[in-house]
Amino acid sequence: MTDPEFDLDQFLPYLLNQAAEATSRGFQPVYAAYGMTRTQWRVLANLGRFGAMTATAICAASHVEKTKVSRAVTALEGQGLLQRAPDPQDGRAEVLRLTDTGRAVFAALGQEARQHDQALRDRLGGAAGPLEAALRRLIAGA
Amino acid sequence: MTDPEFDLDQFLPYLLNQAAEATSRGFQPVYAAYGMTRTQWRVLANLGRFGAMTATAICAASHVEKTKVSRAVTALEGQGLLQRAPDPQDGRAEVLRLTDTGRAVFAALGQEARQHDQALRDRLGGAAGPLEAALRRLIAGA
DNA sequence: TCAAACTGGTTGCATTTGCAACCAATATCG
DNA sequence: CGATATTGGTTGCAAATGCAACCAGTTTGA
Repeated sequence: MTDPEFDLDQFLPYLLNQAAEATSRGFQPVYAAYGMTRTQWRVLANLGRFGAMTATAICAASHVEKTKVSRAVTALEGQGLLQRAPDPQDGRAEVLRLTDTGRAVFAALGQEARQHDQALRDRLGGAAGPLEAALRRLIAGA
Repeated sequence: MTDPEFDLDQFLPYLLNQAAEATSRGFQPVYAAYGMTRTQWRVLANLGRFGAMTATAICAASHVEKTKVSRAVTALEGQGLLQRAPDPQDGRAEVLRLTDTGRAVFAALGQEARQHDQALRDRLGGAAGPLEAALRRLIAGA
């Protein structure tokens, strides 16, 4: 007996991508209004939440490639949203920190992000919790 | 009272992206071994499942941009995995169809995809069903 | 029947990405 | 110590993407 045909529409990675695309796209205009790309927004969000940290720390925390972070940092610095300072502990590393402007932008975007997120959760009703748990398991298990 | 700080780590679009990345990346080497990109694999999968169809139909079915599909089709044709034929109904459209080679590749990849998917579902246990349902809701509601 | 609006598909160009190679500073270890 | 491997971070280059402009057929409607 032959296996049933493969159906892309039941392939979890595909569904995850679709859902990620669909939900992310809705928020894009928000950070795009600040001239930011998705990666930049993520870096900003990490710095906003964790305060001063090094680029590698951001990589580790957000699972983003070094090079992406590097370029995002350059861009954010150019926009005056963050500052670099030499790391006293390690001559190679730089400590990144949001400027006042950066913090203000983070506050504004964070606010909108929370609303966006809440809207999604409302749409999901009780399914939001289990969804989150499942996602975390997939992320961890990778 | 001030709102609690925004935590990227509880932002659904972010979690969805992470999970999508994590699960997709695991499968990438498989189609990469055939010299394919993700979009190419998706187009192949659609044609494999639905048989002959037009490029716009693929766009509609898989929520992929025209231009991405267009280029993927060119590439797949170059690799001898699909053929184009004029659409008798509409002079502008082309009917796409997998070649024998294309079908063979689809069979092989589909096989591996199913295994990959099964591994993910095993890891999720009972959470797989609800996850899928939630994802579909997010995709539809977008 | 013929111009205007529309649709299937491709192309150009500027941006974003991934990967590997690359500096410079730090650890490691004989 | 000094050579070697590691690690923080950047850069170059070759794809992959998004968007808008673009052809060529098709529909609409006066």
